[in-house]
Formats: sequence, C-alpha cells, structure tokens
Amino acid sequence: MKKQAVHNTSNLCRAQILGIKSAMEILSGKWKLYILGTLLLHDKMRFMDLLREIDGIAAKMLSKELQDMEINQLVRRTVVDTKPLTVQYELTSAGRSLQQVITEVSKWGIEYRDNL
Amino acid sequence: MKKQAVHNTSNLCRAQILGIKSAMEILSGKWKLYILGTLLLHDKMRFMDLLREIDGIAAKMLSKELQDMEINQLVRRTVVDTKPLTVQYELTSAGRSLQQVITEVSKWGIEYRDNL
DNA sequence: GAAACTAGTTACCTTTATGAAACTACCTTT
DNA sequence: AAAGGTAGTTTCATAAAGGTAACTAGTTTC
Repeated sequence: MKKQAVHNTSNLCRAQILGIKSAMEILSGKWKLYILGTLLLHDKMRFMDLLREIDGIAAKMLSKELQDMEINQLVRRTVVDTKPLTVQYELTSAGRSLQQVITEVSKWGIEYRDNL
Repeated sequence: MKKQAVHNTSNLCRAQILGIKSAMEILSGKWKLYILGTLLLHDKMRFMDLLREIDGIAAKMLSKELQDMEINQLVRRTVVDTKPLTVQYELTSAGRSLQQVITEVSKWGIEYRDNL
C-alpha cells in the first residue's frame, strides 16, 4: 500500500506556517527589509536619500522595490511640489506594523554573526 | 559642488541595518523559514517526513536547503542505523534561537493577510 | 520477483533577481 | 551655457533560484 502524506500538524500550527508563507511572499528579496528598516529609522525620505543611505543598491532596484512595496501598501509615495520637485517615501501603518519583525530579525542577525 | 553621501544614521542604527543584512544572507529564499518553522514544531523529522509535510517542495530543493542550513549550523543531520536507514533532521541551538523571529514573521503574515 | 520504501542526486530547463551604465526630462545654481 | 541637482527609466547582461522528471542504490514487504 502506498504511503499517504499524513499531515499530523495541528490546524493551529498549519496557520503559523501559512503565516510564514504569506509574509515571505511580501518580504522576500535582498533589499526589502533593508529599505523598510531604513524607513523605520528616518520617517520620511526622498528617493535620493534612500539611494545614498542604502549601501550598494542601484537606482533601478530601489525604484522597483519601492513600487512593489507601494502596491503591497507598506510604503506611501508622495510627490512634494518643491522646486525641483521631490518625492517623499514613508511607511504606512501596515509598514510600521513590521517593527517587531524587523527588530527580531536584526537582533538575531547581530547575535548570529557574533557567535561565529 | 558635488553632493556627498551624508550618512546621518547613528552607529547604533547602522548596526541594526547590518543585522538585517546578516540575517537575510542566511534566511533568504522561498523555503528556509518554512522548513525551520516545521522543524521547530516537530523536533525531529526524517527527510521524507519533511518532503510530505512541506507542501510543494521538491526533493532537490529540500535537500539543497537542508545542506545549506547544516553548513550554517541551524540544522543537524543524523543518520540513524535502522533498516532501512533513516536520516533525522533537527534544529541546533542556533536554529532554535530563531524562534522569536519565526513567531513574529508568522504573526505578521497572518495579520497582514487578514487585513487585506 | 514486483512494488514500494529509504534518501537522496543528476540533468535539463525556465523564471526571477540583480547589476552596471547610459539616458530622459526638467529645474537650479554658478 | 555648463554643471549639478531632482526622480526615475531603459537596455543589456549575468547570476541565482526554482521546478520537473528521471535515476541510483540499497531494503523490505506482499
């Protein structure tokens, strides 16, 4: 008899796993948490501020990631009518709700690196 | 005069950002947190258990990700001398130290999805 | 002995991610 | 008018990630 895929994980646990999946669909990639972490620290930033602050990112990547996160409503983009015109990026409330995630990831990254 | 890249981020903040970078180097990819989360819930699992439990993953991917995480000392692989021989995978202490990260990511993912 | 189990590996292919550099377009300062 | 600022986009390229399916190799159960 063929062995069945017995999922003995409880529904509660499965919900947790699905949570990870949903989160990773939104947050995956080399730059997203980096950008979000930077915006968390600075409140409002212009495109060129982010480009200079985020070490190593190319304009194309920054632009694409910001658009991505705007679509997912983590980031708000506002054109400011200055001369020359500037664009402000800031976290939405959904973006700010990532604070705990970012804190834990950052803490773990520092500890992991120290224990090498 | 050319504009300089003025990093007005404090050293403390920069450390946080570097923490994110370190963490993402280890944890990036579609499957790693999924696998780690599953191992966190089950303590010890065999290869085929993981393959059946983790929905959608291919043997090749699972194998590669486990090797990756073994190298990074998040997962321990033990060959058990049963007949037929089996292989047990479990988290190391470094792997278990991801508990908070996984909890927060999972919580956020569930909330985010619910607020859609 | 055929079929199913164990734990993977290998080959081939497609898609996604990422990067460097040049370019647009418009405004301001020197 | 030249140089530098604003915020990007476009083009061209490579690297990394991920997927399918077949295959190895030994063990065990029907």
